[in-house]
Amino acid sequence: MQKYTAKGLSNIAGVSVRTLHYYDKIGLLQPAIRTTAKYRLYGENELLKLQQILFFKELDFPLKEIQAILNDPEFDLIEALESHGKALALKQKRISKMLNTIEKTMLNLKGKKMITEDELYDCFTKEEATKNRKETVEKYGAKALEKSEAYLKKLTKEQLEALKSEQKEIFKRLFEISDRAPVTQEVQLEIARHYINTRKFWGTDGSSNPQWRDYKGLGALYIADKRFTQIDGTAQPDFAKFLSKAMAHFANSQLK
Amino acid sequence: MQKYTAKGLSNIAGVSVRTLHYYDKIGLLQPAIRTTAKYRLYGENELLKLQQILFFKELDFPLKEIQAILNDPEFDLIEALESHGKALALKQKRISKMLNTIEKTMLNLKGKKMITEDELYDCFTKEEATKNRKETVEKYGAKALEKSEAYLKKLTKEQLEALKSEQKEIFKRLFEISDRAPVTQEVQLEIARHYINTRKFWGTDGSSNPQWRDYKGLGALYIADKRFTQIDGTAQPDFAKFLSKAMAHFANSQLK
DNA sequence: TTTGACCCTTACCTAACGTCATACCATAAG
DNA sequence: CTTATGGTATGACGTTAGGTAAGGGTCAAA
Repeated sequence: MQKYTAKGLSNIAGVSVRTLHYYDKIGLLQPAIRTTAKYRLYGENELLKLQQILFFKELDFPLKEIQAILNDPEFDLIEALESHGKALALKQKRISKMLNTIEKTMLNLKGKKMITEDELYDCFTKEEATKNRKETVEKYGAKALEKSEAYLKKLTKEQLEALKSEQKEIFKRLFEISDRAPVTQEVQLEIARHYINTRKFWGTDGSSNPQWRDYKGLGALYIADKRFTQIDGTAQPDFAKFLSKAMAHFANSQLK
Repeated sequence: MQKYTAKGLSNIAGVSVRTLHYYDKIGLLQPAIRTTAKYRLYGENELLKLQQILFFKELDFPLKEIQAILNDPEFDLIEALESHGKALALKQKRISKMLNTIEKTMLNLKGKKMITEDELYDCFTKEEATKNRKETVEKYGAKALEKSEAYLKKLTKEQLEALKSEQKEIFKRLFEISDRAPVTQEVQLEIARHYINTRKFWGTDGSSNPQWRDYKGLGALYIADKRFTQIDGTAQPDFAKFLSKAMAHFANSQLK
């Protein structure tokens, strides 16, 4: 039977001797035998167990939980993995938020200010903007609008300009064909392009699935803020409505 | 001048009194004055400083670094934020990997095995499969194929079936119109649908941008593995080529 | 027998506080 | 004036997962 000394096992498994001492002390991994000189000797079983320990450690499980998992074979591993996964997902979300804040702060420091509420609606009078928002909220719900605005406010002015110019062409093509049928295939294709284009600016928040609800919300915002749907400098309220409708249609068609 | 007791400040800032004691001890935030009974009294300046501390703490900065930042106004904050952001991004990536492993493990435990290399090509003889792979690699490069295969192997058999059946319709529609023009608008629309549909199964790895190269690689895989482009049970090699071409065209058209 | 590599235990150190334990202070009610 | 209540202070220990010595024993080869 193969026997490993502390150093031997530590070399194979890539952990420090101190770690083995520690695992021994807390009862997570005890050596197969102790020599008369109190040397620790590990066998194949211990190597195997150590590797399992390291697997869970990779997943950031605390040692106590690993102990529970390995000691009790009736332990509900699936549930443990599931809840641990949820915790990790939350952590990821938190980090996303932090990254967002860091970026915002850096841009602030660099003098590239974020878009403010006022600037978002600066092409309207206060009353017009308020009216627009109210209408939008009534039709599409408060959450959709909020999400869209939050999304836009995360952008810098430069990013906003880039977004607008990138989508200007798409909008123009859409505008030209917007009077034909309610939603032709041509329109659908352009909307698909628009969706994909928009996604590039969507913040990643851990969930990778397309957020169709948000996309519909963006359409609502187009109605509320006609600045985005200006064609060659003049507002096109009907086009905004058309666009929003087409976006909603597209989103719905993608929801199976 | 406003003065706050320890509890008062802790209430306003939402931290524990113990935290204030600790910050005092490590010299991060000392009270403005101490009464004869050694009570800590904080002023407005301290409240302000505490709020700055909490801002950086939110971003997971260690207290020592916060101390350095706040003590030395010449501290290169931008760089600090940048490097901290990078560290956070790395953390996020690690978590993504962990989540992936967890998911894989859970599926394994549930008995839904991953797809093996063999199963991926099980509708061909070994020689055919090898020939297909070779051809594909020659035409599209090894990386594209590897990535696509890795992507498919991450799926369970059930997920693969779901993917196939979800896309069957799209494929059928595409097949019907595949003989018309090289790439009509109709085709483009279906490809856009296909792309969006595929994205749902793409693993999230932190980078949220569409991976057009991978998408082209998937097209290459369709040529290599004709199982995916069977229409009503019979292989359609020409269709696979058409589809791959259309996908590449679509991807290229999206790359600005 | 010496040397060098390995082994042991004990104990202090890390970050950012939470949680007692013990004793002191302040204010209002009885 | 005393007491009840509640705020305050310091000090010490616990937490995670080991790192880093310190001081001393063991083993194999030269």
